[in-house]
Amino acid sequence: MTIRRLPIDLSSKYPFDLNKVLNGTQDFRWRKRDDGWHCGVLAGHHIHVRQSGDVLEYCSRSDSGLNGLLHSYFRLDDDIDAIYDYISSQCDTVARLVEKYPSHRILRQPDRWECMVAYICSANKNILDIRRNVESMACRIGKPLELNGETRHAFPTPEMVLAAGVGPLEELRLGLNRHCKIVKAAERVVKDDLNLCRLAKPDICYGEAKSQLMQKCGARRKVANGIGDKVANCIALFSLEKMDAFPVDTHVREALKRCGCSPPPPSSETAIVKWAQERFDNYAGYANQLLFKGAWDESQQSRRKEKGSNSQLRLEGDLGAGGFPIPR
DNA sequence: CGCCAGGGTAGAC
DNA sequence: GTCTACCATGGC
Repeated sequence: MTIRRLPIDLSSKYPFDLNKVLNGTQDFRWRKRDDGWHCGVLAGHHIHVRQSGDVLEYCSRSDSGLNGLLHSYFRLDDDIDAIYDYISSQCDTVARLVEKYPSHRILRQPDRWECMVAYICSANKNILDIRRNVESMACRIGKPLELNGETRHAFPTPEMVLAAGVGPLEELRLGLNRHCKIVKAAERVVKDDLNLCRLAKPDICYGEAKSQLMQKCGARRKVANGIGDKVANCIALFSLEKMDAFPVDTHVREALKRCGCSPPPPSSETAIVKWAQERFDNYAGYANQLLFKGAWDESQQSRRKEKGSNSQLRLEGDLGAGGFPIPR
């Protein structure tokens, strides 16, 4: 398989670092192998990527190069210097986090439907569980994609999910009635009740995208749609191009509590988002991900302490080849 | 067996 | 609109 090359600019104060970017907390489908290659599935392409200095090397079965897709995915079009300098100037805590995680990035996920489903799954789960859930859905319903002797699966389209019905999803034990919520979401998308592509357009603002995502369909629905404030913000930030989105979860709350510059707790989700958007403007999402990353790392650290030194949670370096979730 | 997980929801003000 | 209590399910 030919290896293709995508040159990247490393002249920034905040240089791109693939190992840091694919840390597995935004897009749940990357696995790092011991030989340094990252294996993932991106918009229906099984891809292997690694970084060699100022070049991204990758291979896939696609005839056309995927330079454009990867460029967009890694948001190489963002002016990261301007963004990080700006949010650093707005908050000391964020400034420290920028220093600590200069290579942190937000990914522009091309499969908006997959992103939505992944975050519907995410409620009340840890990241390992979410990875398992998404992978098992792909294995069960998605199309197999072979590359260099490895097989992964494309994430199933909403049409495929509907065709399969609730049965297969139920067997996957996604928990908390998720199978119903996912089928419900698939119906909304297929009926064009929810048009993710349109929501991603620049003339749709954060607030409108969020409220449409959270919109309940039909008066007396049997199943709630499973998209609340936090999940809607994640979808908006990671795949709908709303860089001012600000997902508020337990980790971000904790980070803001200790930050000192946030509104005094308890604060409502809307109050926090408003505060963040006033402070960080269109880059609230970047500040958010740094706050999340910092607090999440700390929580993992303290957990590691409690359990002793040999934790099996190796998400920092990501899961190795043996760490593939075993879908049932 | 107990604990925890990047919350969602209905119901009350 | 804001806050509260309750809710649920797997995995380790």
